[in-house]
Amino acid sequence: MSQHRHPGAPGRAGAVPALPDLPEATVARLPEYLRALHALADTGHETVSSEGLASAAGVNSAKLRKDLSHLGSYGTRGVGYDVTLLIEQIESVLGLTQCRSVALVGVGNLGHALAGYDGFASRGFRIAALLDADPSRVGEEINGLVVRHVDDLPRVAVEESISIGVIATPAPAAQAVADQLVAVGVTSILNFAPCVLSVPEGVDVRKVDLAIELQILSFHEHRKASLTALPGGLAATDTQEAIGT
Amino acid sequence: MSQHRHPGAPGRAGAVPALPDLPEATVARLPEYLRALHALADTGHETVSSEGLASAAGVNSAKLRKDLSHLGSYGTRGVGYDVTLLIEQIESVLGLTQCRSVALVGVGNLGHALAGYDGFASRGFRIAALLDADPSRVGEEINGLVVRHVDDLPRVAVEESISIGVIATPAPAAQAVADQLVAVGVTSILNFAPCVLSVPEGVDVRKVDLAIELQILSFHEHRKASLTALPGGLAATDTQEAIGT
DNA sequence: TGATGTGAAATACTTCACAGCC
DNA sequence: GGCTGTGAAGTATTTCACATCA
Repeated sequence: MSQHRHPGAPGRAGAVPALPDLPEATVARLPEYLRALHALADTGHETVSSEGLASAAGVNSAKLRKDLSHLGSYGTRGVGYDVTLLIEQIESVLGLTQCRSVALVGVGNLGHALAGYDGFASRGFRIAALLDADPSRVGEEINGLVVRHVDDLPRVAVEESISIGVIATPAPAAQAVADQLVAVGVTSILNFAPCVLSVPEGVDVRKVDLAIELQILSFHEHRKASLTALPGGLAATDTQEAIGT
Repeated sequence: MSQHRHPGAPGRAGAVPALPDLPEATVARLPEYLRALHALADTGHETVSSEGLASAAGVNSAKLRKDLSHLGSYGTRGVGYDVTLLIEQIESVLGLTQCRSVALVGVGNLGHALAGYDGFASRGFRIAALLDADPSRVGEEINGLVVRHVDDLPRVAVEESISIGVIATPAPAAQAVADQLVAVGVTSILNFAPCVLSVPEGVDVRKVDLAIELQILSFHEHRKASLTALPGGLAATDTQEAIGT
């Protein structure tokens, strides 16, 4: 899934938390575990078994245990995991103990929706700035934030100590915006524009493309249709899938 | 990435296109190739090498060739791939030769944005119905479509021959909506609500959770910060990553 | 006893490297 | 000569199955 591979944290034996070198696939699932754990905590659960948490997160329990074992996480044999403790562990590994500031570039249709999405704030992200290249949009107030011109980025980045950039512009503008983000020191970008971004080493880009998701569903739909059309075909044997990343 | 595995199309030797049994990872990349191919076609390219297409799609060329070889696709050695032909092949495999109708449930913040997103129409999907459970939203017109009550789903599904359901409701409502979609025969669901859906076998669910993407970026950001903080640490060696699906 | 943590096996995916064809 | 298609090698991930421990 990813061309990622981080070298293990070198030397310094014994000191500090020591950032375990997690498999990408595990990292991609931790947020889901976290969400499930918060839901459990909200309903008064103090401990949970790997089986219970796994089903709440939509994975199988062996995978969950293996994932958590990478954190060096302590469950209690015969009992399960302490919900509060596990939340703290995962948040610490994901770097969510500090609130991260996000700059959102492009306040069109999708940008508006993202600016108003409360799922960010509730998970420790603060949309700290809205930017757009279109002068007619600059000055507009959305959700208590005033849209600024994208050329203000250098100032904004410093003022708000931006940690993550989100690109919600049309595809043709996306690369230029990415370049601007990189220029002001942003090293993590979430890209909603349907195009490939080229960025220097050390910058992480994740891409979300809504149309791609539909096309993947279309493939399975297409296949199911042709299978059931076959006379001898047994019924489809699919089970739920999720986006892995 | 997926608990998916389809049995190979049985018997019927010799007949029809014969749906090759593609690896999930390949399926997830085909839409990206398709996008890149359309861009190439728009700029007048008639053929493209695996190297050229790969870089336009953000993957390496060996992976691209392997992926295309699964389609049984014909490139020409020494030349490359015929752009138009390859577009047709991929569209046919993904089942995009017919326009698919989408029902979007939940017209809050995100739902509004999705309803207005033109990336769907341009890739062969038609938002055929908008639904919401909130009576105060029913009747509202968005982008030329009137919002209907979610209880109208059975009628709507038949009238518009809905092929894919998109859930953009708050998490607590999502499971009920999924059940309603399944009840009217929808077998492909794209879920934007931050929760796990349980659905019967044969129904495909893909999930997009914007907060999860940010949390994954947060992890890498966190790690980069602690690596550069270490005195002896070599510079980070990341390269771009993308969502796999 | 009952659930975690984990080697080892199985599977999936990626990359290499080159034969084969245009 | 250049580029595709692909076996084989290498990696990553998932799953199994059970030793281990509260």
